[in-house]
Amino acid sequence: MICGMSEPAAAESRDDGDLQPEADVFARRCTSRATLQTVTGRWGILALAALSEGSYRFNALRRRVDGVSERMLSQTLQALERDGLVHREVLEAIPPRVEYSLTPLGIEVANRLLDLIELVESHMPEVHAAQQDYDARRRRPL
Amino acid sequence: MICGMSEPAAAESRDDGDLQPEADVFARRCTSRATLQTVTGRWGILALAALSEGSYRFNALRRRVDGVSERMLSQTLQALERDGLVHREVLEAIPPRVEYSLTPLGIEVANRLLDLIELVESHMPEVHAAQQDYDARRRRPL
DNA sequence: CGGGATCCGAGACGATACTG
DNA sequence: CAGTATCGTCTCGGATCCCG
Repeated sequence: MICGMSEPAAAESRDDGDLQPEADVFARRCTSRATLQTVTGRWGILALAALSEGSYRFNALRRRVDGVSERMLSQTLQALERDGLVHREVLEAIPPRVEYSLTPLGIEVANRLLDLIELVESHMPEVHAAQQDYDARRRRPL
Repeated sequence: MICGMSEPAAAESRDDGDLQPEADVFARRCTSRATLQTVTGRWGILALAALSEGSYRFNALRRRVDGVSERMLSQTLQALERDGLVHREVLEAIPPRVEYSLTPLGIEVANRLLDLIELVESHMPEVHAAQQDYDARRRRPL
C-alpha cells in the first residue's frame, strides 16, 4: 500500500482508507496528501517555480521569492529535499556556499506547477471581475 | 496593471513589484499569488479535483473530500466561488439543495491540478524512499 | 553566507451548537 | 440539508538573535 504512514502504535487499521493499493489524495490519511501540501504550499510552489529557472543559492533564492523569510525558506527547502524534489549541495568554501537545484522528479512537478501558474496569471482579469461581481452581490444580497 | 490590489490608502507606489503590466507570482503583493493560494490550498485542490468529476451537493462533497470539516468546506467553496472557479446553484426546495460545479475557468484549473495530483500519486514510492533516506541521514549526519 | 533556536502573534482548523 | 456562529487548539509564519 502506498497510502500507509507507518505510525509506531497509533490508530491501527480500523480505518478503511488505509488498505488501498494505490495513492489517493481523497483519503484522509494518505501520505500523498501531505506531499501535495509541501509541493503546493505557500512557499513550496514558488520555490519550485524559481528553481525551475536554474539552481540558486540560498539568499539568491530568497530574493527571487519575494517576501519569504529566512525561516520559511529554510523549512520549505528542507521539506522539498526530504521528499526528493530538491537537491542540496554544500560547496566547501569560505564563506559557505550552498546550491539548490531540482531533482528529475522535482523538474516534473515544477513543470506542472508552471502550467498552473501561467494559467492563473493569464486569467487574472477574469478572476478580478468575478471577485468584484461577488463582492457587489454580497453587499446587496438581491 | 494586473498585479494591483486597490487598497484605499495604504502603501502606495513605493514598491517596485506593483507597476508591472502582467501578473507575476514572484512579486510579493501580486493578487495572483493569493488566487494561487485559494486554488492550491489544502482543501482548494481537493474540492476542485472532486468537482472535476461532476457537480456535487454540499454534504456529498464533504464525504468525497475525506476529513474536511463543514466550516472549512464552506469557506473553501466561498473563496473558489469568489474567484470565479466554482458555480453555486441554489435549488428552491425543501429540504434545501445546493449544487456546486466548476466554471469553464475552474475546469481549466482543475485539469492542471489533476495532472499534478496524478504525477505526485504515481511517484509516491520514490518520495517515500527519499524520505527514509533523508531521515536516516539526519540521525547519523555522516 | 547559510542557516538553527527561540519567542510570539495571527490565522488555520476542528468540534459543537444553532438556524432557516 | 446547507450552512453560520462560537470557541478552543494548534500550526504557520515573521522577527530576532546567534553560530560556524
